[in-house]
Amino acid sequence: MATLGDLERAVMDLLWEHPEAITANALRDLLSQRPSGDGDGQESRPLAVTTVLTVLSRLEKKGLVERERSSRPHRYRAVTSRADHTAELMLEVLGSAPDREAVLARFIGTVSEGEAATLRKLLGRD
Amino acid sequence: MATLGDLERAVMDLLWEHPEAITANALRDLLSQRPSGDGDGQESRPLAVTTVLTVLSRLEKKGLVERERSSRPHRYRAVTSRADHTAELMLEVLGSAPDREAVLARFIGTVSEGEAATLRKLLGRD
DNA sequence: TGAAATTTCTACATTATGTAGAAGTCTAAG
DNA sequence: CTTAGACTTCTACATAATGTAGAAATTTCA
Repeated sequence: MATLGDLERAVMDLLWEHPEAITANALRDLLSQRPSGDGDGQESRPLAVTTVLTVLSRLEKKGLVERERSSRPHRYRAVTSRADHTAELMLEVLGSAPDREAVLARFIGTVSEGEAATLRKLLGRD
Repeated sequence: MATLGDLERAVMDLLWEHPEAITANALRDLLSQRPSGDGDGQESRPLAVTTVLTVLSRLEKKGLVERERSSRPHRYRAVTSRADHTAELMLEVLGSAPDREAVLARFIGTVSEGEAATLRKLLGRD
């Protein structure tokens, strides 16, 4: 239930950047600006608004997006912050492992020194 | 590139449990035993060996499985340990976040006290 | 040398996602 | 109140991933 498609991802990224709920049209405009990921300079296609709406509906069904049906052009916002979402995903991945500690060991071995420091601080010394 | 299907997952779980490389037939037998996840007591269908072979080929293409072509009934083994694989997945998820530290904070807030202790040990006190 | 075992090819069903036109609904101007 | 234009919902199709396995090709061993 975790993975998002490219477009879904792009939409979520925009919603995460936006504190305010925004309309599908606004999203479409923002999407048409940002480079489509791959290095190709292709300025690419402006998506149809219905496309954005479809994606938003799917994200809503997945519980990642919430919409204000009150205001007329509906406005959408992310339900959780990106950090929360990412952390949840990580936990989901970790959760299915019977050997959590071993996983954490490998994991820790890879984070940068600065992040390690952050982690130490977060864990406290108790 | 991360997510595995249910059957692929089941096969990987078996390979991870097995230190030795094993044959597709052996895998099929092991698969037919274990309960198919959902609570339904349905003893279910023994998979065709070709099905297992297909899945193994796909996993090989994904770089998760390696096969010994030398021995006649080919034998398969997982390329990495489950812990390594899981840790990689976690890093993959984390990597795409521009706000890694925030994610780590959320993440740390969720692990058990025992695990937190393990993490402290792993991080050292430097 | 063949029959049995094994592997590779090919194929089909289902689901997720990208994409958007068609059709229905609502709002605001007149 | 009426209706054109904006907005939303339905419906639909293409592509890719995955589950599933028969058919065909290949290998082995009796």
